[in-house]
Amino acid sequence: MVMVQRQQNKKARLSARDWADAALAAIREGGLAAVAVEPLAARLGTTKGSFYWHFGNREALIEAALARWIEADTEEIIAAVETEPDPEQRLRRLFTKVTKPAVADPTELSLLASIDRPQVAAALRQVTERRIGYLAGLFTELGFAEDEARRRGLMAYSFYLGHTQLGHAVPSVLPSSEGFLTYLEATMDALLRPKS
Amino acid sequence: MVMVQRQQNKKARLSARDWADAALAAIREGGLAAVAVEPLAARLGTTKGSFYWHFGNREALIEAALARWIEADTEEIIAAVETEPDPEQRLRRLFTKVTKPAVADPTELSLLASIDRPQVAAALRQVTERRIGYLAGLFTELGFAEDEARRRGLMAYSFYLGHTQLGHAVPSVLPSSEGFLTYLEATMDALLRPKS
DNA sequence: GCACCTCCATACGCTGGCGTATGGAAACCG
DNA sequence: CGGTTTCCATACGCCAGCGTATGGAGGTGC
Repeated sequence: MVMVQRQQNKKARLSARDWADAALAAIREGGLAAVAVEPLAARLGTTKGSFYWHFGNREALIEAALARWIEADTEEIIAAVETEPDPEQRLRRLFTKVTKPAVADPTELSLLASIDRPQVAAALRQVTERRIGYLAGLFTELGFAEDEARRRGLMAYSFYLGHTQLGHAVPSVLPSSEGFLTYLEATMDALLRPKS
Repeated sequence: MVMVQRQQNKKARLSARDWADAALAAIREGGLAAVAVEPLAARLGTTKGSFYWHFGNREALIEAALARWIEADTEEIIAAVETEPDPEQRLRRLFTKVTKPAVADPTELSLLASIDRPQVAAALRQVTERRIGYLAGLFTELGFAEDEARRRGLMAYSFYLGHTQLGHAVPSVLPSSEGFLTYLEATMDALLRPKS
């Protein structure tokens, strides 16, 4: 009864990693709920048979996708910014580098909606602590005392998160691209100005 | 074949509003995906029969829940704060009043994950513009020029959003309750200090 | 060139949720 | 107190997605 398979000229065998990438893309586009085996299989031009060969079940796929996200989405950025010697310039570069893509990438927000899953909570915790820690370190380098540096790091990161959230929810309220630099500058000023 | 119904001593007939409230609660707890007719019916101690009498379908229920959210979650707060005459105090009271409950209520974040639905997008747009507009007005009252007031309103609201997002994702990074007031004060200072 | 191992296609059963149909209970109204 | 209207319970069909079973195609080694 089995028909001729692989009528496609693309015969490409798939790896577990291919599935994980596809799952990550699905999260980005439709949230965790979009990580569904059969739709992904269709999109990859294959069938569930392939999936259940590489993974035990859907949970394992989610786990793999999260692992790839953690690896790709924080360390690379920090490393790229570390080339700048002056800490104040580093902070500015970090924000200019990071604000726009984040607005275009709903992955983190999608994950946030599934924070009840322990795997997701762990992933978010890891990247969040890393980022805030890095920011706090920057403010320390800039001469702020420990506590104050931590506070400012938190402010900065909260601002970043809120900004990207706005970018997704109601982008029209954000400054237009001409006004955007002014806006970012004003924010940096507020964050960097010494205590009164 | 129909068995004795309403074996419960609670015979309570339900209204459309009861269903909408239940749906809103479901959104808060499990996101839009949790707005499912049969589970809600079970939770209300009734059956789908009731639901499909009050609503045409699931979409209509979601719409009703959103309407209730909009009404209850922005105007009331603003009205409550408006009693304070001094704008700077008003801003501080607004933030102290609003930061903690928001951290405990994932509704807005849950909705954000379903921004692709036009009804959700419209609801979020409405409350967001209202809030930012109100904040910008505050900064205008405080003597900032139009553009600067708008920028500061945005900063303030972004900070607020980011803060509540952190509260959900990784609450442990937020200042402990003793340090919290200091943190809030430092943030207010940063937002209120005049341009250099 | 055959035996084996990798990878995948298909079919199947199962669950959960949507929407419909229909009849029956409870309240209301005269 | 009988008829009507309002509200709900049950049963039904349907669909999407998960996980399983099974066998078959293609590459690989010898």
